[in-house]
Amino acid sequence: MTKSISSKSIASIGQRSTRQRTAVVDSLQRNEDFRSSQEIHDQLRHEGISVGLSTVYRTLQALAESGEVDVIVRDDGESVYRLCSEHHHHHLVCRRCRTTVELEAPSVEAWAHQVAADHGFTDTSHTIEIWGLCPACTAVES
Amino acid sequence: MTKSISSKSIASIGQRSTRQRTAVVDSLQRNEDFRSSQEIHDQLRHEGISVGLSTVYRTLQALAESGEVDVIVRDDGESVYRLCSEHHHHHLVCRRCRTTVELEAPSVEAWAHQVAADHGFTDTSHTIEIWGLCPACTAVES
DNA sequence: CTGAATTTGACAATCATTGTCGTTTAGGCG
DNA sequence: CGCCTAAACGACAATGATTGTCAAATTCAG
Repeated sequence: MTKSISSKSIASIGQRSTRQRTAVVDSLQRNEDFRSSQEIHDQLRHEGISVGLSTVYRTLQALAESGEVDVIVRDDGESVYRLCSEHHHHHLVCRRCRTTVELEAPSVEAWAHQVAADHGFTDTSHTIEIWGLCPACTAVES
Repeated sequence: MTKSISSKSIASIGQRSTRQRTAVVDSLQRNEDFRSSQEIHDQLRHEGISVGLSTVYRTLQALAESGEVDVIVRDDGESVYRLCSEHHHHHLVCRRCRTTVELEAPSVEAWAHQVAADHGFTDTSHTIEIWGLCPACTAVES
């Protein structure tokens, strides 16, 4: 199954399957949390897999555009990525350790569309992120 | 009243009231929509008011920290600011012309806190932004 | 008015991201 | 198989927002 997700992901972002794209997708699959392009690049380096930084950026952007991965723009402006399931959802993220919980909120989805429509807005989308300290980090904060 | 908001805002971000801080706050008051530091800097320049770019950044950050202004990090990572009313709220923003509607959503607020609490998260906050095309821009998009 | 502490601003530095462009590679075809 | 060509790569430069630095200017209490 791992392999199938991999190939599906790669297939959706271009016509060719390359060593580099495979490596990036594999890296994403091994991580549950959000990672930046640079972090993924570093991880691959440490594993002895040489992939250009530009390529990591391009691959992640392509994956994001095709909807294969989630993107969150952090407060500091850095974009972080993570493989996601197919359905639309949001996140509860620990601002300290990055632990992430995927949330579904049909009622909030509906609210967002409704509010936008009420104001005459079209072609709407939304971003909803909840930040906090996860149980573990709450304990650590002495 | 305008003046009182001004002085209150300035008072809350440091001990001294300066020409530069006043200019930045005035600029914010004259705009309904979100502006980046650079845009505000440009606006002041065109009005013949000379304020260093660093100062604009510092002032806006201070205002944001003290809660006097709203900050949104756009998709491209640029931070944009706008004076906000006292209560917590969210935004419906036109992704083309930046027209902004302030939203209140007590039920969504409650949902966010509840969900976070359900997962054991503490010290929670959230960002909710709805993007779309406002009526005017919907019409323009030929 | 005066002096110390705050604030400013010109400029350099940082850092994520994007652009460039010559080189490499995937993969269809003969 | 090799060949060929478009797709993809990657080293590097360039961009652009933001942050750091530090001497000079300013604020304001006394």
